[in-house]
Parts: sequence; C-alpha cells; structure tokens
Amino acid sequence: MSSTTKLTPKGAATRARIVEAAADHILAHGVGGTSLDDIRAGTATSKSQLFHYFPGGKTDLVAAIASFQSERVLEAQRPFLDTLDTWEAWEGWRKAVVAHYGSQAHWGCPIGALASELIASDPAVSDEVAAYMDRWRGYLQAGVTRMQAAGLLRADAVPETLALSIFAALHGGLLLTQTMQSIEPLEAALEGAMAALHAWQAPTRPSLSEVGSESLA
Amino acid sequence: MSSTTKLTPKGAATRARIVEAAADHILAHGVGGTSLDDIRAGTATSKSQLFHYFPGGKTDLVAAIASFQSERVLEAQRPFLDTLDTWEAWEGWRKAVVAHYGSQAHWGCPIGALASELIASDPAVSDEVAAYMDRWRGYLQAGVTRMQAAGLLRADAVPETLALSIFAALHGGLLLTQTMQSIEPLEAALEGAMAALHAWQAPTRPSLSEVGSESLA
DNA sequence: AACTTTCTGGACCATATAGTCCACAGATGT
DNA sequence: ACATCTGTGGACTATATGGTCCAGAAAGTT
Repeated sequence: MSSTTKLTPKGAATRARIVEAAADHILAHGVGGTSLDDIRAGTATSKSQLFHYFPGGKTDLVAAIASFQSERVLEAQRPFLDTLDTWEAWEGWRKAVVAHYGSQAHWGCPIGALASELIASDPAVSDEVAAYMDRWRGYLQAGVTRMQAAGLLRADAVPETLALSIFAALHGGLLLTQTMQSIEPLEAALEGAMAALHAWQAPTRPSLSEVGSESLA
Repeated sequence: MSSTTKLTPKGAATRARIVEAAADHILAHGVGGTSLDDIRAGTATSKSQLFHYFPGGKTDLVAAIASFQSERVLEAQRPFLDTLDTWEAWEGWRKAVVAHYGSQAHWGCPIGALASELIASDPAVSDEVAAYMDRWRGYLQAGVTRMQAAGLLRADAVPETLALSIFAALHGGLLLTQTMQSIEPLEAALEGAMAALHAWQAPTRPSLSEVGSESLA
C-alpha cells in the first residue's frame, strides 16, 4: 500500500510531518471529523503532496497513521511490555500506561478509537488496526503465560482469557477517559484488572522445600 | 431538540420506524457511515419526513437514536440492574449482558460506539450520550454501594472506583467484540470484573477454599 | 551544464450529502 | 361540507470534500 517510490530526506520529512499532524487531528476529531483540507492546512502542504505521499488517498493516509500510532503506543509501554514476567513489571506497566495516556494532548486511545470508528465504515483499514490490537494483546498474553510458567499464577489459570480481560479493562478505561474527560476511569480499570490478575496468584511461595517434601512423603 | 409539535398515531409510528431503522444502520456502519439517504431508503420515507420529525436534521436524529438505544440497553439488563444487591444479582446481570450483546445483529455497544465516535466530532450530542453512560454507571455504583452497606463488601472498598472499573471492563469487552468479532472478550472482561469485585468481598465467614494466607485472625 | 527525478502549488472536477421548498394527500375537528 | 392541521413525496440547492491534473521549482545525478 505505501509507496515503493524513492523518498529524498526532504520528502521523508514532509511525509512524517503530514502523518504526525494528521494523527493529532484524528485523535482529536476522529477520521470522519478530519478532512484532507484540515490536514493540508495543519501542515502547510498542498493537496498534491497528500496524494503524492499517499497515493491511495485518505484511506492510505489513515492506514499510515494507524501504523504510526500503534508504534508510538507500544513504545510508551516499554520496556515493561516485553517483560511482564513479575508483579513488579505489571505494576511498572500500569504506571507507564497511566502516565502516557495522562500526558496525551487528548483523551482516549488512538488505536482503540480508530478501531471502533473504522470497523463500522472501512473494513480494509479496520483489519489492519485489528491486527495491531492483536499484537498488543499478544504482549500481555505472553506476559501472563510466562508468569504462569514461572509458578506465579495458578496452573488452572487461562492466560488467553486473563490477558483478554486485562486488555478489555484497559480499553474500556481508555474509552471512558473520553466520555468523562478524566484519567480516573483508566486508573480504576487497571486497578481492577490487576486485582483480577492477583486473584489467580499461585498459593504463596511454591517453594522447593514444600514441593520436595510432599513428593518425598 | 425534539418536536413539541403534535404527533398523530400514524406520525408517531413513522417516527418510530425511522428511529429503529436508523439505529440499526448506525450500529452497523456508524454515524459517519450513515447518510440520510441510507435512512430514507431503509424506511421507505422521504427527505421531508426526516426533517419533519427531526427538525434539527441529522444531529437531532442521532440524539433521538442515542436516547432510544440507551433505553433499549438498560432494559436488557433488567431486572438485575436495579437490584445489584447480592452476588446472585451480579451473576444474573452478567449473564443478561452477555446474552443481550450476543444476540444483537452486530457486535459492540450502540451507546459506547456512539460515545466514542461523537466525542471527537459532535460535542453537543456527545454530552447527551455521556449523560446516558453516567446514568448507566450510576446503577452499577448504586449496587456496589448497597452491597457494601449490606456488609457483603469490605468497608474500605470505594464503590465509585469499583463500579467504574466494572463499567470500564464492560465497555472494553464490548469494544473488543467489534475488533475480534466474537463474544469472548466480553465474557472474559466481565469474568475479570467479577473477580475484581470478589476481591473486595467482606471476610464475614471463613468458608473460603484454601486461601490461608490472607485472613488469619 | 544538461538532464532526470522528486517535490510542491493550486486550479479544477465530480459527487455525495445535508438541508430547503412547495405541492398535495389524508386526517381530524366543527 | 368545510377548514385546518399533520403527513408525504420528491425536485432542487448549496457546499463540503475526496480526488485529478499539470506546470514549475528544487534537488540530485551524469
């Protein structure tokens, strides 16, 4: 979809400028509330440039923005996102998420909002966004899985379900930050999600001595 | 906003027909993906009727749909929603929610999706939708509050936060039903929310399974 | 310098869509 | 029966917006 054409440094810079400004505008006003003219005005570019860098038109541009925002959002959760192996890591992740979305220029999640809006209107881009969401969820699931493998979570926990519930709480919290114009719902949602995760905490200290003695006896 | 003009039975029926059909179309394709012509075609009406019953145009119509869907959604959660005083009621509520959204023609929540889309583009209607969301959340909070008053939840639980986290989980689950085209995320989300709520269960009777780590005294 | 390629500006087009208007049908009340 | 009000049809308008096109500037390549 994106261009296979060559980009000079200047061109790349312009393209980046467009994506960033458009991403901002879309976060604030949604895809439907963002016209190509808005973007043109906000970036001091011309119509032809928009179609030069995004031959597929608005759809193409929105897809680029989705990719851009996806990267940005995942990056904000690092390094915790990659190593959700301990309770401390989850705690760090939680704080990073709250800090990131609290410092954004507008409430809500660029990816979540995009997903919700596009699923109803643009199936093609929507699939792409859904893929980003899946990847994101995958990181959480990987963490839960490793927590379980390490004996921190009960053996009968289902990592997929657990990760899904945390992911859902996260996005619900983010959705509500929009309607309530406050960070509170996100904080409450993650607090709840962490509580639910702790509910599956393995019985205290599966220490070697205890396991050993039992098997010996 | 709505008409103060008189409506004959015939008129009321037409108006209702428009609202219902439009609500459906909007649930499927979003506000941006629904033109007045779509609605006209889907209801066998004419342009003039749309403006006759909704003088404010599309905005007015969307507001009416929000109200309609809000009622419908709350109704689907009854009678549990009004009496979330026991663990059984919450369980019943959970099942009712899953059943309702599982039987809808399309994934997602009409109110949540509307809120997400409109906040970015139409502040006026968005406020109205946010009010419906608040009312909805209020029911959950009232339930949690009564649970606590009845001694079913610990005294140091914060009903507002707890209800908010459940509400967030619910809407996150609903958002993900859209991206994943499955009821699973909603089920997982509510499962998690219930687990988080149970984490605040008052230790009235030590009839717990095998959790000896927490309450000793 | 000559030449090619990329970048940029903005006029222009096509059309989708919200919204207006008016004529007429069909009730309803007196 | 008459007058009046509500309901309905559909042509018409205005405009916002996505998209095209081409000429020319800037950069880079030989």
